[in-house]
Formats: sequence, C-alpha cells, structure tokens
Amino acid sequence: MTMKNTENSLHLGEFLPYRLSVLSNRISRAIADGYEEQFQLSLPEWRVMAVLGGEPDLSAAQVAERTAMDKVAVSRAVNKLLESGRLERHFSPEDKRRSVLALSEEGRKIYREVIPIALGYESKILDKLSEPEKLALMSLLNKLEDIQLHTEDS
Amino acid sequence: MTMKNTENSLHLGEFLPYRLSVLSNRISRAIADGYEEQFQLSLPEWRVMAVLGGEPDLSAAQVAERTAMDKVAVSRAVNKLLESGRLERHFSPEDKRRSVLALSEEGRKIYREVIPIALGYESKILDKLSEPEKLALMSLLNKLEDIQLHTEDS
DNA sequence: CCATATTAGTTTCATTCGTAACTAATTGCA
DNA sequence: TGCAATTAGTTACGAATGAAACTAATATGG
Repeated sequence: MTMKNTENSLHLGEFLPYRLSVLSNRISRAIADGYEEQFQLSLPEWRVMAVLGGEPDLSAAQVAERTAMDKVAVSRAVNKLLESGRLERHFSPEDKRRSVLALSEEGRKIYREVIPIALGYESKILDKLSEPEKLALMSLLNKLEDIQLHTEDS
Repeated sequence: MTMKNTENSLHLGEFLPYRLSVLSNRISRAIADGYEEQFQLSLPEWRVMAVLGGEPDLSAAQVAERTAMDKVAVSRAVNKLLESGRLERHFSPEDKRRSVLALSEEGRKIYREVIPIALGYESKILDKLSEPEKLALMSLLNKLEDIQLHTEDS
C-alpha cells in the first residue's frame, strides 16, 4: 500500500528526449547523406540555401531566425557558400552592416536539385503514416514546439 | 488542368526532419542545462551513466549499442567518468579485452540525483499532453523508429 | 601449433561547433 | 554635434566530434 512505484531508474530507450534525439539524428544523417557528397554541401549550408531559395534577399540575422541556427553558424555557412559561388551578397545601402543574401544562378540550380531529395525523404516517412496519423503528428509537433521548458521568471 | 501543384520550394519551418531536429535539440539542451553545470557532466557521459545505472556490468560495446553512441564516444565518456571516479572498470577474466563497467558509489549517488531532473523535464513535456495524445505520440515514435530510410539492397 | 583474421577498445588528426571577444556601422540621447 | 549603447557580422579559441589508423587479445583454420 505504501509502496511507491516510482521506479528509481531510467530506461533510456523509453525516455522521450532520448528517442527524439536518436530519431532526429538518424533522419538528418540519412538526408544529408543524400546531398553532402554529391553536392559538397554541409547541413548548415543546405539550411541557409533552403531558406534563401524560398525567400531571397534576407540578411544573415533573418536567416538565423528562420533556420534556428546561431549567427556564427550562419556566418560560416554563408562564407563557404560565397566561396563556392552559390550565394551572392550585397549590403544594404541604408545600413552598410546588414547583408542582403540571395542564391546565385548556380545556387538556384543546386537548390532545385536538392529539394526533391529532401522532400523525397520526408515523403518516405510521411507515406508510412495514415492520414489521421499525419494529422496527429503535426498537431503533436505544434504542441511540443510551444512548450516552455525554462519558465522564464524575468 | 495540366498544372502540377508541386511547389518547387521548401519551407523549412514545415519540413518534418527540420522540425524534429530543432525540437530535439531544444529539449536536449534544456535538460543538459539542468545537470551539466551542477554535476560537471556532459551529455555523452550522462548517457553512459543512465544506461549503467539501470543495467550494470555492461561492456563498452554494449553501452554503445544501448545508447546509439559510437564506440569512440563511449570510450571518451568512460575515460572521463573513470577520472572523475564515477565509474569502475574491470576486465572480463575470460576475455581481457572486454571491459565490465559499473557506476561507483559516487556514480550511483549522482545517478540518483540526476534521474529526477531528467524525468522532470520529460514530465514537463508529457504533462502538457492528454492521455490520448501521449498514446498517439508513443505509437508515432514506434512507427517512425521502424522506418527504413536506406532500403538496403544487399 | 603458427599465421592470419577478427574483435574490443584507444589514440590521432582534421573538422566542426559554441562561446566570448572583437570590429564596424548605426542609434540614441545629452 | 558627439559620445555611450546597441546591432550586424566576423574572428579566435578551446572543446566536442567523427573517421581512420592503431594496439592488444582472442578466434580460426591450415
């Protein structure tokens, strides 16, 4: 009666954060394998390209926002993409600090080639789910993304 | 009539693999913040401890299996844990290559302290979900974990 | 038995990554 | 104006990571 069933141990394989991490790494790795070698493109570089392909003329800070990367990672990815000629950078005339980034012709070409690879993997996953399951997944993701883990008390 | 609605761009924010990655990183980071500084414990070290706390006397290779870490990462984490006196290592008498790892008394003490922190974060998440949503989440994870992204044809 | 192959785990090295410090441009307000 | 505070982006540096080479122990097969 007084026994608590709080088992004082943790089975990693059932631990939600761990499962998410393993799953997400596995998927990212699989997708990256699909373009890294073929296009000499790292994951952060692809993220930058993915954003600019859909919405050109963003600043580095805006790219960072939209990709959830930090500004250093963006800076590095942008510089590599400039070197490889996949990106063009101008600076805003109103504010000479702010960059204005867009894919070059070459960058757009690669973008168009990689998109189907990335979306293909997503489909490979989503196709295994029924329609109600897909809805449930989207709804769960929306909910999980909203959760505040740090109760800011400021 | 002949128009395909295959939009030839990708909105990262709606792209499943990307969402999973952002979500998972955010959660792992939040949890790690809860113990890293306080216990001077890195995420890989904690993963090793978490496994050995529930199932002692594993070899490094077995730890690698159960944590989905690679053997180099395990080796490094094990060595740090040995240095900090949280782990004890013996070698199997039958096979002197194979290590036999277990938490030390000190290690078990920390394990017991960190467990509630880790589980606390998990609860913080799961408590936001209704009972049916939790079931849906578990079922979706089971399904997603089963998906073969690489159709091995060997 | 001995030579070779395999396995457990470690070390090395080159790359990646994150934090903090920094530079340059702009803003704000005294 | 003019000087401190803020903002955009870069650089520097130490720690984390991954792939490949390496060491030591064991298994295998002629």
